[in-house]
Amino acid sequence: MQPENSELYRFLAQNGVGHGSSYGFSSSSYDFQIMQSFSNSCISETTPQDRALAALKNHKEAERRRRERINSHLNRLRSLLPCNSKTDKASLLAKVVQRLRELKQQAVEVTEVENLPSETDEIRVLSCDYSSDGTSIFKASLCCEDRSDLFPELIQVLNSLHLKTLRAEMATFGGRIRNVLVVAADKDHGIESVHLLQNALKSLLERSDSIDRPKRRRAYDHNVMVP
Amino acid sequence: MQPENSELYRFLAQNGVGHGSSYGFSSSSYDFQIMQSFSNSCISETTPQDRALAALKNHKEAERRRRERINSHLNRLRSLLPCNSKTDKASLLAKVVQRLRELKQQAVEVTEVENLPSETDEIRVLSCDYSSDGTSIFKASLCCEDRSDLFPELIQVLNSLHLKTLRAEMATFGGRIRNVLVVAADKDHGIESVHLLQNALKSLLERSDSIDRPKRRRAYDHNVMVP
DNA sequence: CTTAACACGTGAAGC
DNA sequence: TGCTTCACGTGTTAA
Repeated sequence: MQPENSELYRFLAQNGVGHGSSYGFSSSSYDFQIMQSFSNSCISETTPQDRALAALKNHKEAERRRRERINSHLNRLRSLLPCNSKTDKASLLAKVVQRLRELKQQAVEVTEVENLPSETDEIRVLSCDYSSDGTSIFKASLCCEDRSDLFPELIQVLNSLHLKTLRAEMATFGGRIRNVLVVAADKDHGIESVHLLQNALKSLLERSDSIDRPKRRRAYDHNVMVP
Repeated sequence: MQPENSELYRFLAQNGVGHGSSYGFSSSSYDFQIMQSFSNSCISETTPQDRALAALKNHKEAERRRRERINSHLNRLRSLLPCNSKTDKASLLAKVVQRLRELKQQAVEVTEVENLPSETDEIRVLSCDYSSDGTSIFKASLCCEDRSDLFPELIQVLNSLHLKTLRAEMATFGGRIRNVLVVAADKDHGIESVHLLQNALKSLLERSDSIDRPKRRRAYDHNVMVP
């Protein structure tokens, strides 16, 4: 049963224009029928009640349009997030809040990664984006002594982890080298890919240390960033 | 007047428990009063009407909690976006949709910008992020013949536009150079800063062309990306 | 039978 | 005044 409980509607019901038992009526034609009956039962053409009833109808339809507008935006949000169509409004909005916070943090971190080689060895792996199709994008930055065989080994490491290289940067300065890699992980990778990549790069640098390099201060374990 | 229009409430009103004219009552104490009066007017302790009335009260409070949950998330979204607290729900959600689409597009574009110099001259300026405090971040990429005085001139251009350089990359290959710059604009800059930067870089490259370089195919106007 | 989620109509308040 | 937005209570439906 539709609410239809305003004073005006109750007055009409008392004057013979009852709901009856026809539940299948469309809302607009039903309202039209009400207004017609009301006009016929009065003498003057546009009574205050007439205008109030019209206003009530306008109000009702405006409110319906407002609801449709809000819900259409909510559905658009649903399509923009990795979630099915049956997540309820509150959970959907919670996911939107979380996603916006992630992206805002990423925007800061992406610009924070230094491009010049630093004095200390370091490895940074930060998760950069979770697309709605499940693939995730990492940005890895590593800094160490310059050596010619590093880049091929890096490629080998990425291939062994089934990571696709989207972009690679390299910068050398004062005998040091920094590599910045943007890699994409398949959807079957989880958040643990970050740590896998982190450990692979760490062993790569340790290997080069033990072979032909003097020991150097490292900062591996202080630069893991997993947002 | 609060709705309170269910069949149960109307039944109660007919049996002497009217609303009266006390509009300032709190909802919960009012409901409690109703239930007490109803129990007193009946003989048995827990009638079906009793349970129905309790269910109605539970339903009402559950609905209120649901509204609070949704609205709290909407307020969180309000604080995450550059908008005041008086934007209505529909407009707020529209902004959220727009912002999420921007960020999703950015994630693609950031990884799309090539790092190696290309054969054709080109300038790309893409708006990268709008923080909630009003500052915006641009990513500018320019590719041309390698020349030593380009970088100081670039810095000068950025200073003249009151843009703060967050990060700069440079790569040379085969006599060509590519510079990628991440710059931040103050909050008094608008979206037009993108075009200002675009034009400044364009004139910078044209100047170098006219001085000491042969004409070369350009692609300035095909690589402006303003999302 | 409860519980949760939704759409609806309605009164109130701001402009 | 009318128009818009909001919160509320309610009926309904699905798990």
